[in-house]
Amino acid sequence: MKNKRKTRVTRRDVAEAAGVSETIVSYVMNGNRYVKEEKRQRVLEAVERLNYQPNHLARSLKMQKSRHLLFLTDDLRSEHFGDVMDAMETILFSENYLISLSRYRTDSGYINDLIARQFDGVFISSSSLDTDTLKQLSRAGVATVMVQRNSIDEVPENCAIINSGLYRGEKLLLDHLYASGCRRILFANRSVSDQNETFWEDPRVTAYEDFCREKNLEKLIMAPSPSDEEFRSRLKGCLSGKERPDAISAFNDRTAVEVLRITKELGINVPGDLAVSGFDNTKLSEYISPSLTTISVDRRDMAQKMLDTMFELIETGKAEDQSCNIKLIKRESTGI
Amino acid sequence: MKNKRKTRVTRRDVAEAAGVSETIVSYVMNGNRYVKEEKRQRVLEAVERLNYQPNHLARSLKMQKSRHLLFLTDDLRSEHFGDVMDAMETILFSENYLISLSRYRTDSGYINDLIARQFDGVFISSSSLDTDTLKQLSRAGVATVMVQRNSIDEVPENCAIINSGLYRGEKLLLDHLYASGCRRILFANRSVSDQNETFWEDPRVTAYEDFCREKNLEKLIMAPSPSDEEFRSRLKGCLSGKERPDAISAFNDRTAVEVLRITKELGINVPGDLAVSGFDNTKLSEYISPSLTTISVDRRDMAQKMLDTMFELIETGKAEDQSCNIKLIKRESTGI
DNA sequence: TTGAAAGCGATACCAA
DNA sequence: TTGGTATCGCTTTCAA
Repeated sequence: MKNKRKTRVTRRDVAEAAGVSETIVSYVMNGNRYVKEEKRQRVLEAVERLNYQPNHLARSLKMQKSRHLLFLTDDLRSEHFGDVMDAMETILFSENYLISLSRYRTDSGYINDLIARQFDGVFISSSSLDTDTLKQLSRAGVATVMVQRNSIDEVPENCAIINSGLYRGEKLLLDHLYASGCRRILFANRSVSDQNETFWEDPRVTAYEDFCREKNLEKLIMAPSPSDEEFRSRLKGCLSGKERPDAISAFNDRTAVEVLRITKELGINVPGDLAVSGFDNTKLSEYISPSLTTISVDRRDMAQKMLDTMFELIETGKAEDQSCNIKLIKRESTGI
Repeated sequence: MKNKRKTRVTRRDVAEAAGVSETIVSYVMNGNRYVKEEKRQRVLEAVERLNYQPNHLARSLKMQKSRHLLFLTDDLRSEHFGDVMDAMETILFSENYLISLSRYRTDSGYINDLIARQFDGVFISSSSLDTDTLKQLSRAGVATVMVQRNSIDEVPENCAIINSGLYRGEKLLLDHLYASGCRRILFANRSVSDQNETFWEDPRVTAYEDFCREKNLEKLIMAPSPSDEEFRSRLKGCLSGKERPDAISAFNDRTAVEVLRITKELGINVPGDLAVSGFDNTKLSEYISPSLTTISVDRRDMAQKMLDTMFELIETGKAEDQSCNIKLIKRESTGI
């Protein structure tokens, strides 16, 4: 009873209908061989009438090329991801590529499943990416473009990096805070549910540490909290203490917004008593009051670079690493 | 030089390495035939050593089943889409399915390209979905689950609908506004860039019209604006007029936020002089001031229903239509 | 110009 | 229990 796929029209059907050989149909479809005009017309007519579409699976199998990419990320729900995906999709569509997405999982069985799917390339934007995964993909001949890591020990064959500017961005923020007179700057890490992640390698933290060293400031780092509650209570602790910070550089906008909430509860004036900065330039950062100073990554630019790099990798097996355009967005939360 | 795919390990390699026939390898991999324990071990060992993964493309071609779904939507960037995708991905992962995404395009050539990719099923969440597309997919035997439309003239074979509750949601909002004493309620449609869309079929508008008829209220509908600027100027017109509305039910949160901005500019007090409601329960609606009364759709629930329906469609070719859970979220913008 | 035939990498029937 | 073989639908070489 399952007639689901019985309706599928194949090249054979077209050949029959047009009274030509199957090969001719392929030639006409691909336009790579000269076919006598009359036959070509018969084929085209049959294609139209039967609504024939060459089976992409069969073609991919034969060609060893699927025109299918995969985007792996920690957070499918972020504005950032959505914007990048959106920009990529537009380009990919015009290039006849398809893109799938999945949450990144550190599990070698999972990576093998992915390899089995025969993607031409994989994007990975994750803070918990490990070298083994990269090697695994490289060994399987899958082009891999990584985003968001500043550097990696050894970049395998068939692999390239897009530097998303986390390090540079954090530096811009800190410079700005410093220039505004802040000297006790707290770096507030986020609250997290997923304990897989290797936070301390985050370039933002590195940038913060480097900055403190340079300017000879005291390092005030709030470690990642296991829960929102924990985060709130820790932060309240920091802000109620004697020597409280005069600025908080938050891990991202989401975290910064939490900070703002708590300052409101505690009656601390922002930016009067405390400057606050975020990271990501989410919509929220613009609409919240006080509006949030933050770093914006040019997401279209990033998407473009990710794809350029990917295509180059697929073509040639090699590609230069790239860096994304970022911008400091000054708003109310750090004093005009 | 392109050794990209030379590294690919096939069943043949495993068979050779294990000293068995290719068929045996398949039997071991699929566990669907008894194989002498000793051979099985040899095969497993070879699989491990060579890091063999059955080629999913070949398998799909043979099985006429790709375990690959597609999500088509108007807006890849919305919070709603991200959340639904996220929830779906978790379930799909455990079922060994893959999902791709693409912006919905009304172009029969595009749909044909999609059909060529041999998806087992397609989700469509678009306000501009037309019956022809549906027929096309149905004819090709692709299971199709539609979201967001209240109803459609004729639902083809192999197709089901998830009612996202737009109509019910708008009614809840209007009831709430009415109960708060509002009698001149303006429905403010959004500003749009994509002129493809068939706005007037939006269930929110229908709900609004029905409501006005029921309560015998004057219909005040602001048509979709071609640009943000146009939207702002039209709205200012409405709010500066003599008989200005006492409530605005906006198309969605994004639109409502624009409304709030303009009220601020004009010095109109919300909710004192004017009640405002949104739709979607975005993060913004919670954090903005005044916080926004809105409708929340349970996105996990929606994802679950979409998948249940899809799987049933794929299995049996039929599935019941379903409705999503929605909730009225009362916040400051409509008075406490 | 054309078409038969050899794959691409799997599944599963049918004999042995 | 096993393995040869036909098949899934397509691309492309090679000979006619």
